[in-house]
Amino acid sequence: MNIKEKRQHRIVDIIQHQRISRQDELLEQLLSDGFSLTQATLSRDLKELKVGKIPDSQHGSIYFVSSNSNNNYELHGVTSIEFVRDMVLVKCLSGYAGSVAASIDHCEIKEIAGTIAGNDTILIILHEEYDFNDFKDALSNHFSGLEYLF
Amino acid sequence: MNIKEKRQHRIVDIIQHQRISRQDELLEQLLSDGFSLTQATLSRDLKELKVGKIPDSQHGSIYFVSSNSNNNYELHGVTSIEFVRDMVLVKCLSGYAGSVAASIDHCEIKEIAGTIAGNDTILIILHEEYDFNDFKDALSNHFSGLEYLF
DNA sequence: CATAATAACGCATATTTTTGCATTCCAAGT
DNA sequence: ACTTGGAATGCAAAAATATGCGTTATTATG
Repeated sequence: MNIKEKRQHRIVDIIQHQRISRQDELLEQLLSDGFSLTQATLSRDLKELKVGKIPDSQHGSIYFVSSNSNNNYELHGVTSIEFVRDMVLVKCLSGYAGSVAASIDHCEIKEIAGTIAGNDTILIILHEEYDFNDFKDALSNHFSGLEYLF
Repeated sequence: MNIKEKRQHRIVDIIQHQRISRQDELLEQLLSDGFSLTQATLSRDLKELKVGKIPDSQHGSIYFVSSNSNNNYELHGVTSIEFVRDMVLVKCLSGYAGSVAASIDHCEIKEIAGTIAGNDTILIILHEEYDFNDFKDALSNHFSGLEYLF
């Protein structure tokens, strides 16, 4: 594990255990942990890690690591993705539709109005106002290995 | 519903349906919707609404409304909360411990190391390094009507 | 009503975070 | 070891957000 990875692990660790409200606080701890970096690098790390910030009534606004922040999960069992009007048809291996749909639902992608899963097919209804490309981007954002399906 | 409430409802609505990355974008929409406000007020609204911001690979960083952002839910079924060393004992109506514990778990409060629920009692183990007051604050933050129990 | 108390807000500024650009680091290939 | 290309970083400046303070609006109270 290289320096950058160690640093980012430590960042996640700190954020998960303390209420940090400014990058400088975090920076201070990292420096005293022996890491050598500036606030600019920290800012970039937080972005890579998809660390978010949310208001907290006691501490101004605090950083947090989303449960599905950095998951470049594979979406196992998908065999094809096809676009039909404002719908998306996802074909899966037999029996996989349910779990795949659950994974997709969990992402709370804005473009999705709803999903219906059968045994091996999922029907995803998109909101009208959206572009398919936004949806594709969002999905690729959450799962890796989908490129060849589009 | 007064002006402020309407405005805040609209803010949540916009954020839930679009990927907004700067307060100015949001402000522009609100203004064209007929609301009259400045960025300063918007900033305060977002804080009140506990609207968070999280990095997005396509759009820099975008606002979101957390599922448990502004829920001043009541925590039904709790009859008392008692602190014992680094533990918290929550007494509930018979049968309520499970659902209350689930609600608490859902908050992902940092001070909580783990919870165990029986039929009418929940045992919450806190991490050593934390102050009870931080825990209380966090809990009051998520649920309303707990004051009289402390 | 008049008045007091509180909440909402704008302005200007401070604080915090992000980013363009130049530089340095590091690994791969020769 | 030398070269090279991309990643990582720092610096300084820009951008975005938060906030202190004074003012205005709103609500409560006598």
